[in-house]
Amino acid sequence: MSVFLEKIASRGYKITPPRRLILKVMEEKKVPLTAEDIAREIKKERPEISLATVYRNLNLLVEMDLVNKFHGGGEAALYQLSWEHEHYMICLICGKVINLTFCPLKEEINDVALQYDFMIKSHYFQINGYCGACKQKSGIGG
Amino acid sequence: MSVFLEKIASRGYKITPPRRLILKVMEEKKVPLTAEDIAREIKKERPEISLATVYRNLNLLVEMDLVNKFHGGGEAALYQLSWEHEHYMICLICGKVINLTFCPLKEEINDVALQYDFMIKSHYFQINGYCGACKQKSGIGG
DNA sequence: CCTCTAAATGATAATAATTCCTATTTAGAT
DNA sequence: ATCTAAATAGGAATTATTATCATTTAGAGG
Ligand SMILES: [Mn+2]
Ligand SMILES: [Mn+2]
Ligand SMILES: [Zn+2]
Ligand SMILES: [Zn+2]
Repeated sequence: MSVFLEKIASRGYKITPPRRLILKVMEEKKVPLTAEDIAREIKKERPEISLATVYRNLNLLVEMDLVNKFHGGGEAALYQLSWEHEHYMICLICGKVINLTFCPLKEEINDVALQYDFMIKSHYFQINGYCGACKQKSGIGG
Repeated sequence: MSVFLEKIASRGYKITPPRRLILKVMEEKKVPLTAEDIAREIKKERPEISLATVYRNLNLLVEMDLVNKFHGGGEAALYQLSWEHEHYMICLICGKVINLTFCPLKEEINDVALQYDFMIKSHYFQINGYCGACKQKSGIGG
């Protein structure tokens, strides 16, 4: 059983077909997906699963910190498994996501935290811009 | 005339009462605001200005890179003037904000952007944690 | 295995955020 | 002062997300 399903079970939540499928889809596609993306994919196997169930479960997964929720170019939120501490660059036009292989937060921040007696619990970083393809299409100077 | 209005004019856009007021509100309140926040404030002086106009102009300002758009905890997008390129640490309990005197984004990011032919347009950064006072009150290990 | 029940779901209504539409107004160029 | 493209007001439409509620079901306990 996947580590995600185990965590769900260990917290007393039930392992249901929608939950299995949502996690399967997110594991297979590695990129951030909207709730609709996930619902569309799931419906290929189980058309009766409703979008509301996808939203409900994504919210649960976010609350359990198993999934990260953030916004790219579009209006709909993006969801991605939080295997690890990750950061992205996001194209404001096509929504393409480039995962960073390192944390772009300067270590210097720890000095400031110490100085103010501030305990850093989490950080969120979002880098917006234009991917190569969209730059060309829209004639933005590169 | 404010630097924002000048930029608007220099690009051939007209300087209108809604545009003046939107910028005035954003300059006065320094914190990120939703479109509704801005509309509500503006309506105190000019009740006839419509929410749609606020959205239209915020989109224009974002496109012109004069305003940053991002999402916080809630559903609605947040908007903030981008002239003061600033970052904060925010206490999750009392909301205290500590301004950083430097940008905590590693310069290394530029190498990655170059590598992927990605043009960085803006970045949003939030550091959450507990301030000294709240740490003590709630007995969180420091 | 059965039974039972709280948890979860599906279908759909409701809400909230944002964009679209169109008749009317207006900023600013001439 | 005149003119016109740009901008606006007001409201409808569209999306994203959440709420409601009748029905189903996962999994605990016998
Ligand atoms: Mn990081
Ligand atoms: Mn910065
Ligand atoms: Zn792109
Ligand atoms: Zn605090």
